[in-house]
Amino acid sequence: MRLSTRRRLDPEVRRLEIIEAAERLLKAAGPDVRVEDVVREAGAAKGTFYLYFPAWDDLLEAIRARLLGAFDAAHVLPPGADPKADWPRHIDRLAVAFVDGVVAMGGLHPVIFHSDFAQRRPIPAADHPVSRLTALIRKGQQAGAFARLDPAATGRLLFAVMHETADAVVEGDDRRKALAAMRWILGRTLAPEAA
Amino acid sequence: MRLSTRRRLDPEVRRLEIIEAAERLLKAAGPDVRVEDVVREAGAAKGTFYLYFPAWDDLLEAIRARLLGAFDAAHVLPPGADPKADWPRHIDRLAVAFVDGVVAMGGLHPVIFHSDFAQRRPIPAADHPVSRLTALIRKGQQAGAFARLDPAATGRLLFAVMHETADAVVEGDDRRKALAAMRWILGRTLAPEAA
Amino acid sequence: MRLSTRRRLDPEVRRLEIIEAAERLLKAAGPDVRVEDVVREAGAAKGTFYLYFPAWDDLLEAIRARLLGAFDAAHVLPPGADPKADWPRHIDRLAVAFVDGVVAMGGLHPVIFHSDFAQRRPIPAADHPVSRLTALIRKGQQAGAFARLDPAATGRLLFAVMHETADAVVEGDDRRKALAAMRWILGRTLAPEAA
Amino acid sequence: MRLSTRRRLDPEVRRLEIIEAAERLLKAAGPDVRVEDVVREAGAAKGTFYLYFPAWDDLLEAIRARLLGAFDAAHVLPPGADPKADWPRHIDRLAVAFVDGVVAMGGLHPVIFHSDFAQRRPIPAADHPVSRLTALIRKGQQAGAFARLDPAATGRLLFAVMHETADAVVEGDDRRKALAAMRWILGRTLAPEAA
DNA sequence: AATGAATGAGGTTTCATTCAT
DNA sequence: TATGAATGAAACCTCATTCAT
Repeated sequence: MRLSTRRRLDPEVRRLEIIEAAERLLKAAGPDVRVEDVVREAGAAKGTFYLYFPAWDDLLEAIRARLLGAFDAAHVLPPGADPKADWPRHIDRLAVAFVDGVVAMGGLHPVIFHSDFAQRRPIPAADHPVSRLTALIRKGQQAGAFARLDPAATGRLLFAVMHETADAVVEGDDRRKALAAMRWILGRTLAPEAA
Repeated sequence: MRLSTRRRLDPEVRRLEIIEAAERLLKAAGPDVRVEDVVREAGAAKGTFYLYFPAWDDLLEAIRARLLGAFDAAHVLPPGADPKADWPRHIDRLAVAFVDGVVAMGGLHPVIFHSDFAQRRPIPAADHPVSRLTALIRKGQQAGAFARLDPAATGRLLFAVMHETADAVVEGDDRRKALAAMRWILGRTLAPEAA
Repeated sequence: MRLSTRRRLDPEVRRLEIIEAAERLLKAAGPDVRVEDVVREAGAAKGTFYLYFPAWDDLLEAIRARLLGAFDAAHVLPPGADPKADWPRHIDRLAVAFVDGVVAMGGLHPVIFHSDFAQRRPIPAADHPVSRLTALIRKGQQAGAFARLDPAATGRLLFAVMHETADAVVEGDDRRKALAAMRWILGRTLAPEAA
Repeated sequence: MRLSTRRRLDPEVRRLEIIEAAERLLKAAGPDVRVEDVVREAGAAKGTFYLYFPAWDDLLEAIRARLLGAFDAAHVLPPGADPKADWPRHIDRLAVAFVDGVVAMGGLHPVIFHSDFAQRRPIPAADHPVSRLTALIRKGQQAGAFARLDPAATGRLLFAVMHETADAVVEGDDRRKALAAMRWILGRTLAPEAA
């Protein structure tokens, strides 16, 4: 079966090949992907998989880390608490980027974020995108641009709004309408108390 | 042989016994419950299970339908679009009831609403509690008590807020703070435009 | 593959069929028998095996219990401590029967009594054939027919002599010579102190 | 890259390092030691193992040879068949040394002498410690110190007695009692026929 | 001589579902 | 309608051994 000969790769490279093979398959076929499929796609043997990932869930964790890392890298927080900065705009950018990021993930998203795996291996708080949103809210508050609400609790709920928006778009809801509803909630929630 | 031990029951009764046995186990033990456990708890034989439920997922669907039905039954919409009715209050009651309902479900909730099953068998739109929230928003709007936002799109997102609030409480977040954040979002989002 | 249809058997019968199939294969092929082989030989499916034996070692335990049970059944201890009974003769019968029993076991014997399994799952003291030999020695002592040695410690070592004799015969040593050597040791060891 | 870390050793030295690493691990952890563990302990790479030992069993053979060699070296036979020599004493020394040697081996002993390996690769007759015991018996007979029994057959069985004594001590039996029982058997068995 | 990534056959085990009774 | 023994497809994982470097 194996046509080519044994490929000896740098571990980093091989690891990445496996991850990317899995991403490809999960994106296309959703949750019914098995170790066997991944190694076939990656051109590796079954044992090689377990050399890099002690268990299937560890692969999913690696994929999740990559996704979250990419999201983090793409959205650097504005440094200070500049009162003149357009804080609502920052929030909006973050939200839209998140939605579009999720949509681009295709079948990968439910597997990583809505499956039993997500229950078994919750995202470590530090890596969770909520922390980014919460930080942004906090900064905007310091700049006087947002209402004086509880950033952690509210951040979590607003992140849920973003996530649900993404799910809605993935399921075929009208993107424009979904984004509008999301923006309305974010805007109204964060708007500072009237003087 | 020992036909006598076969309990011949009214099918409805037998069906309910199985459902309730499953609810008990899932509430306590979460996702690791197997058909075998359920029938043992229900005092039935394995084959009997499949007489009532073509597949495991059908049992989960039945459980979900019961839960959603109970929620619906508990929260009858106020009939007309009475302008003098306290519409924010109605929303709040719905939300808090939902949160507490989810918390009371224990391990049942993730299995029914966050597992692979939830992906495989999405809730039919008509049964979805969102529709209830959406209807409430719509009525409140007609009464002039709410802003003129898109009820379907916004209802879905606000329902996600309620759901996330519940998850937060289940995970151990401070109930008071979580509810406060939820109320803030609901209130700010729905409040009518200032004259 | 499976030609005949699903065979529904009484659990006791099915269990025995599996045990006997395993005995047949182990006797013939020694230690390289796998679950897969056993179920094929027994005309059962793989899952059926695990219905009866949680693990491979449990099958071996069952086989061992059968062997030990058969040995016990075949050799009832003489009831009292009759001084006129021919005690050396009883010992001799036990020993020869044991040797011949082991030889008849063929490839079964090393697997059950000399493999890693034997280490992982030592024979419970109560079931061990040593206890039979020890009891016999004790009775003979009471009858004044044997020397006043430590029955437990000596019994264990004399049983090892019996076992080694059996191994020797299995390996092709001359049965007559091996038995003679065994008898010499047993006789000399147990003979009462000269008056 | 990093050729420098390759330790180029005298083959004999390297081979011994691997053997001793394995002995250390087997002594401590018994049968669950893997090639990987051994090479880690020896500071070598996996492939290096197979440069010195075609298969795992060959390592075990090498260990066994070392053990048997050490035993042989420690117990030189008295040269002639001196009638005045204390032959029973020689036997006793051999036996006690053997027992204590086995006890000192710890987890090494079952792996080398009671595992599947012992079946797959029986000890070559020439290297077997039985031959030493047999030779001693033979010499004692020539000196008239022992009974006129079959040295080969009896030697094998008496060696089994020694071995079982060691096992008993390893398993926690009282050393004094076990040795006493062993001595009794050896003494009675070998004692010359009364004139 | 040395390395260590790669292999893949093998083994154990699980459990939803089927079906003979 | 009820039973529960039987099924078998997967899934998971291990580790001795190989071989490209």
